[in-house]
Amino acid sequence: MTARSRSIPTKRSSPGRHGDTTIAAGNKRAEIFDAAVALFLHRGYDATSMRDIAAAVGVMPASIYYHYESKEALLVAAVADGAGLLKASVDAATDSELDPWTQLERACAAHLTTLLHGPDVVRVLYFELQRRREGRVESDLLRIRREYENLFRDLIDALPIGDGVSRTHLRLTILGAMAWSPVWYRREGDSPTQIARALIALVRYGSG
Amino acid sequence: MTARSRSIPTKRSSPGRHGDTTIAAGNKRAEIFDAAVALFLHRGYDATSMRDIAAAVGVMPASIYYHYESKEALLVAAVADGAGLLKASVDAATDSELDPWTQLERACAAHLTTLLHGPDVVRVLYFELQRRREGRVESDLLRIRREYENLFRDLIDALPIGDGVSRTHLRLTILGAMAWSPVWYRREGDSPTQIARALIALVRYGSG
Amino acid sequence: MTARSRSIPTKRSSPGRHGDTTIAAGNKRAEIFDAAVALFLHRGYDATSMRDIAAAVGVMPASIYYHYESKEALLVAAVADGAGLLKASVDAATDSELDPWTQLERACAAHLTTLLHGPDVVRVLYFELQRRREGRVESDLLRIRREYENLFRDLIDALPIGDGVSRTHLRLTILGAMAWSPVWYRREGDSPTQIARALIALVRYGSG
Amino acid sequence: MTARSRSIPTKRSSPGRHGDTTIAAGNKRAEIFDAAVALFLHRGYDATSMRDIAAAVGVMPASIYYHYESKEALLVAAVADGAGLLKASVDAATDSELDPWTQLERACAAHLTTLLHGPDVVRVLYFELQRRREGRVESDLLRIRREYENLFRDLIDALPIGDGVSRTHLRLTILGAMAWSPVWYRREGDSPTQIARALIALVRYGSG
DNA sequence: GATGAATGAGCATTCATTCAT
DNA sequence: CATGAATGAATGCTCATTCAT
Repeated sequence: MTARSRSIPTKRSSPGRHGDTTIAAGNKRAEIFDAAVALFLHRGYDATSMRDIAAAVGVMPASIYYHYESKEALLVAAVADGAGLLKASVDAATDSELDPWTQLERACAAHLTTLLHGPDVVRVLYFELQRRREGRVESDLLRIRREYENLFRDLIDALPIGDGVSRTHLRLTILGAMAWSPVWYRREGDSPTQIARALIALVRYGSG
Repeated sequence: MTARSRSIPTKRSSPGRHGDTTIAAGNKRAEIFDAAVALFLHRGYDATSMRDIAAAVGVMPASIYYHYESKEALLVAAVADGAGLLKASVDAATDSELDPWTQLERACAAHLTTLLHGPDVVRVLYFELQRRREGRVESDLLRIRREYENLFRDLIDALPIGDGVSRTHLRLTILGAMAWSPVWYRREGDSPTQIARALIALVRYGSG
Repeated sequence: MTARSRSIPTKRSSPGRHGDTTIAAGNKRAEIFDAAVALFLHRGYDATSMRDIAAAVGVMPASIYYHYESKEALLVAAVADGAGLLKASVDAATDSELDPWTQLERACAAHLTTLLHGPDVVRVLYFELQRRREGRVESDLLRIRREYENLFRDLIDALPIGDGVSRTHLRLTILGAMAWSPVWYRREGDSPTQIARALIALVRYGSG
Repeated sequence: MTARSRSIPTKRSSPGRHGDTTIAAGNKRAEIFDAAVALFLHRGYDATSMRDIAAAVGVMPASIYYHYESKEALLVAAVADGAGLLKASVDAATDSELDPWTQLERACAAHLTTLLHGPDVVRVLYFELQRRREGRVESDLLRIRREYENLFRDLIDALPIGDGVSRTHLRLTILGAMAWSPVWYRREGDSPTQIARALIALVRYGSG
């Protein structure tokens, strides 16, 4: 609903920036992107047809192909866009912080906020991240997941933790808890930031 | 109606040894089920066609309809079967245990063992659990998830934990970490039981 | 119009031979083949759609795919069928003859008769033989042309001809004259056999 | 309307040197024409898309429509151009010659040289000459073929030939042999002029 | 001159499903 | 039990073409 499509244009250059203030042109491309993302999220990529997307935008199916070269290109664009948003938010949150636990908590808060309150495209990324695909999409998804893995790996490596604790399991737990959150999360409960704080407190201090 | 064929093998085989005593009967039905499950897992439900399943079994597509009413019926059967296996393994592990933390750890170990080392059908359940569907499947999936939620809710409610700790977040973290594990898990690393022990230790004692 | 489809079945075995007397089953497959051939001939392969073929037979487009796996498979079948007919007729004509010139004339007469009065499928072969294609069809067409080339090469090699005469040019001339005949031939004029006789007389004795 | 660009090159190049004196003008039009001709020849008219042509020239598909009214117009232009080249070369060769056989041989040599060594456009004409079309193109092709028929008919009518020889078959043989030559011709073998000489010798003196 | 954007018809093909045999 | 044969709807995509700019 909120976010505009900030994917890197597939064809020429970006016709009309659609970032902050300018809205102008590049309209249809962004509309198509947004509609595709919404449908990918709610029905899944495979269950979404190009006709569905076209109908949602109010154009003929053929028109989509002027803006995106294939259905898979739309998914790749979505995945890249979602990954970009996620990375940007975590990067912004961890910039110059000092205390490792605080830094990790902020990273998690940023991640969860973007994931749970960000635009649909972020969740598309997360859902599609789990299904094995082929070709371009598969490698894109793998790369993105690995980048993410490493990002949190570094943050966790910096943590001063007890001898008997496995950093790998710590990372697995944190990432798993966050990854699963879109499945359980309801807007009425705790905020993403609160969830992050509780999660970090839990794995830091325990509950016993 | 209830799905047969809970054989462990990932690929094909297991002709017979379904249900209780019968060996020969229900052979084709089980083969079809197994093939469907394997394909659902590796390609996803939507990307799997009845032709694919038929070809994997070596029958004509029409023949599947003698055994299963529809493609969705195959998914429902798979989901029910996977949930049954999961529930049975957790039930067996928690049966008469006393210490709440040990009980929870055993439940998690059982859950992870079944999820990570059990038959494909268990993982199908887990992957399909995350995608919104319609009709019969959707309600089945919802019910299964809720049952599971409650199972662990009870185990966690029995835990003697500190005042400042949210049981909800504790549950969310544990379930999330476990749910995400099929995505990261590699057979060469720690065993499901070791993962469960580390997970419980982490959320019980923390790592700081 | 006349000939039935005698192409090698694509799927299982031939359901109901349709050669001489038996007509019985295998009906639709043959109907589809004949319709495709007629359309390929009159409009060209590229300009013929599967919908056209389906409409001509009176089935749904999808039904064609039960009998032939693709449009190209239909072309391959046609090409193979046409080549078979052509080869069979020339083989039958040249069987045990002795005089080389007579033998060549009979081969030409057989070739022209089949080409000009035979079923559509023969002419499909000839027209498609001239257009470069890709994949399976291309290699099939090349092989067929080469077989033909060799067939006439042998017949011409056996000819007792003058020193100054190039067998290559002789072959080129004969094959070219025959290949071009569908373009000019009108049923009201000379018969294929007469054309063959005139052609051989021309290249044997000249006209000067 | 009349087609430009009769440059020899097969691929691209030849910017300028169209028509008579002008160099710069009609550039894009000629480029489009050349690209279309090359594609028509190698893939066939039906299998060539306006996008293909546009991409080959480096313009947008819409731009073609500024220069040519339609795809068919491009074919008509090609056909007319090819016919013009062919006619011009034969006309030039037969101008003031006296001996009928020599005259015919020169006509054939000119025809074959233009057909086999001339620009792509000539061969496009020949290939498309064999496929029945509709509307404008069809009548153009018919007219061209008839003109050609008559040209050689006159040359052959002038020949002093024996009583038992059919002029029709003689013409059919000569035209057929020449028409088929693009299918067999390889640059490494005999030249078009040598082929013409051999062909005429063959039909004049025979080979027996 | 050229093109960005769109169109509507059409493409080959695949889908889950049905049903008489 | 199984299938040969078919279906009708839907699939992703390409087509030649148009037109305002």
